[in-house]
Amino acid sequence: MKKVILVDGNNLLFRSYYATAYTGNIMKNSKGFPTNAIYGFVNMINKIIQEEKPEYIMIAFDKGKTFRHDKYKAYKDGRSETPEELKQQFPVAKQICEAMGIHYFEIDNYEADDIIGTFAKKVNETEEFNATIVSSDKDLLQLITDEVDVKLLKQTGFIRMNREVFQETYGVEPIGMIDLKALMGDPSDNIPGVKGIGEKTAISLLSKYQTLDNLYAHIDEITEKTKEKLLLDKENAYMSKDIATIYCDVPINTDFENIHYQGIHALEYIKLLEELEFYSLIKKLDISQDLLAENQKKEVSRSEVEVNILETVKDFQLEGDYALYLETYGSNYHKDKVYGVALYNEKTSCFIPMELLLQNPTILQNRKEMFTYDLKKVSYIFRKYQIQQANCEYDLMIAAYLLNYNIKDDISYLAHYKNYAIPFLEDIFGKGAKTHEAELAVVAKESIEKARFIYETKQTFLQELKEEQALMLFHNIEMPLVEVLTDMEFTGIQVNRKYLEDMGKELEKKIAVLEKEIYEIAEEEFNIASPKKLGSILFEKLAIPYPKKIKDQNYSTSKEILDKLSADYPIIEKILTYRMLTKIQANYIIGLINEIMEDGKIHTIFTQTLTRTGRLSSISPNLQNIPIRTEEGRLIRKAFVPEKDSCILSSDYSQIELRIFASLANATNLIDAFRNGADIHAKTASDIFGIPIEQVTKDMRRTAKAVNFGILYGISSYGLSEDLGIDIISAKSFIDSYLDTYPKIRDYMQEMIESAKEKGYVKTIMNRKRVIEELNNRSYLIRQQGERIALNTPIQGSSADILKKAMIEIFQEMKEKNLKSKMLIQVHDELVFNVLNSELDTVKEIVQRIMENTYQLNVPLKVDIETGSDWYEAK
DNA sequence: GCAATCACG
DNA sequence: ACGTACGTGATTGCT
Repeated sequence: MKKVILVDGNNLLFRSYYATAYTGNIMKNSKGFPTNAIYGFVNMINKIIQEEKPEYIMIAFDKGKTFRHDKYKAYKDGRSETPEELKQQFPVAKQICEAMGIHYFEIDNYEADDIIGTFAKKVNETEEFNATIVSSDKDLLQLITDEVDVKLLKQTGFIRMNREVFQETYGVEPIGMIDLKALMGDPSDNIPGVKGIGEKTAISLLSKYQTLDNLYAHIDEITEKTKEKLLLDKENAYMSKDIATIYCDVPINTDFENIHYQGIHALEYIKLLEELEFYSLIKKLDISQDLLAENQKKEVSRSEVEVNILETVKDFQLEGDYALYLETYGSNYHKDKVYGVALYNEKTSCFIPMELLLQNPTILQNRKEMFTYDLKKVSYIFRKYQIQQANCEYDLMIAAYLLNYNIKDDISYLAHYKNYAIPFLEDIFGKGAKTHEAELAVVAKESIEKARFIYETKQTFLQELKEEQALMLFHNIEMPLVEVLTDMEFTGIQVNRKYLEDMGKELEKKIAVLEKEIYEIAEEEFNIASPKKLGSILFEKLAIPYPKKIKDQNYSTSKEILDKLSADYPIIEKILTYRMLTKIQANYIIGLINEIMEDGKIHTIFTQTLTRTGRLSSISPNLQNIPIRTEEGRLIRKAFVPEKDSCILSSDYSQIELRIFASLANATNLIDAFRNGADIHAKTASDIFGIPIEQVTKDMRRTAKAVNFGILYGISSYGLSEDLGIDIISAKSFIDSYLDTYPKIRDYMQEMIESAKEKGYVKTIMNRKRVIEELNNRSYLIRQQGERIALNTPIQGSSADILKKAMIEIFQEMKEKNLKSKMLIQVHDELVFNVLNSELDTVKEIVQRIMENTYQLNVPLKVDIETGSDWYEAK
């Protein structure tokens, strides 16, 4: 038997569209053309081919008003209009079908169902074929026969409906579905049926009389009321039957040889995928790289780069500004192997292998300006290997980051946006467990291509930055910050390994004890770290009452839940302690020890182009989340120690986000409080509770503090109630009272949201922009999230702007004054330094002065400075 | 490779 | 009636 697949193309496209469109965030390519439905469509077709391995396949589409409309004006009335963004995707989907080597059919006045029915009929008439229909539409089930089944798509997966399964499910023959609909109607197609007869009655009637005709033939045997209904709506019943019947004689060539599947037309297919920017799908294709390369070359009509791998620097020429791209092998450039650098400008197109560069470390000295992608990486490596670096004031990675591109380490993604076909890193080096080294010749070529991309697009990106009024941010903040971060990463922070190891041993003992105690109470040994197992032990075996609604059949064992129970159940308290200690052990003892390099220091990497708000992040390891909130965790900080004759200095902004908020909102009441140096949470408590500040209790202050934080995040009464462990009504009243007390805050929040909705983005005080797509979402919840983002981003982002500016100025002044002290770590509102004892007063003064004065708000900025013999003591 | 958990501001 | 605070990174278990 030969397998034929009949696909309901309309159905697949609708499904794919609505599968993602409900988020309101419709996937588009860089030209703004919507692609979400096509993406799902292509994936589904691929999956079908993979699962069914068909010899014959076709895809059917609706076309025009159907003949059913002629028979029944109100057919499909009440359906909402097909969204424009979906309509546009149909023609492209059809092109894709052809490119995939799949014949598609659309016949004026017929629906996809009818075309599929016509093919199904043909299958029934032959001996050598059987067919599978693919759709999520149950209407098609009427076509099921011994030779035809339906792959009924569900939200995840599918059900294969054949005659047997159908009968079990519905109790009638598949063909009986039509008569069923004739009686009960179908609201989705606006088919009336017989008024007053629903599913139950319809099924019972048909199980007795099988068909509509037979039913009316025996109409007198039926109970009075039902009979009345049937007679009254007889015409409607037959009309309904008529339009519910899939028409199986569409004038169409059903010769199966026309739909013989012979595989994709690769070039055509890739070309379409490129237009759609489905790069992930291109990568998945199992076709030769040559073909791919040839196609890409043609597509961008860009000449091959000249590849000149230098073997000697004799006669090395490099005139004028140039782009430099440095390739490494691995994901941590502090340790990675370096292949070398590619250089590109109008006159140069070459690659200098690392060995050659090491032998001639001054070769780039006294050259003109260079342009880069990831300047920090270049600077770090040049400094590590003592290679002279030319001046650089343009880094593409940073430029693109400020322009709201999704920046990855791999420049190729960005290049593809701009129609430069550069192979992806994972295609060169593999990914996951399969990473492997690449040949120098391959690396040299792709590196030069990247350098060319940097060089040729510089003006475009600068122009874009100019249009966004982000040149100041680019030139005066982000670019100068690169040098500061390079220096911090390079300096690293001294770590006391012995201390960590000893602490680890202590923890191990405590953990072992707890483990034993937990097993005893549970009367069973199990993996405490497995939330699933833990949930079943706690809430099933031990029958501890679960304090919340159960979500997706899983018990959450989060801290939030367990905290509510810890007072009543010793095992819960032990589990919480166990969790805390194992976390410290895994993340901060083992994790940090693994990151100590040969020099006894930890060198983190600060990612400058990652966050949506402008903050930095820290990886390998993350030094921005070293414990502080619990004493057990905080002890980790004792392992971060100063160098010889030095101490650790920590300086942090006090309430910087709240100050920024007060300043942006021009909330006079709050601003005054800050100016007077008041305890801001106590002051807030006094205001919202309407009592003198002396009468504010600890609890009131705690409440006010939570409200202050909540405001920064775009508060909700539910969120606040969860945070404070109070009911939603009281939480709401706190918020109302806060906003009544500070009406300027309320106004500001409203204006902010309004402006964000109108413009589609928000900006920080230094013009850092964040586009917020969530604001136009059709889902209320996601729009609300967008509003919170709109409120929070200018605050978090402006705070990041200010600290970045301060970092640059501190760095420069310390350099000017030839100080040996070093900035080590930035933690969003805090800077950590290694300060020579002899320089302590000087550094303290510089840091405090600059941090407090680098940016003028309507409120003073206050900085607290502490020093100590380690990071723990500098608190 | 993703979800759950929890560390930080 | 719904589900619910902003921004991150690392580890672990599990499909």
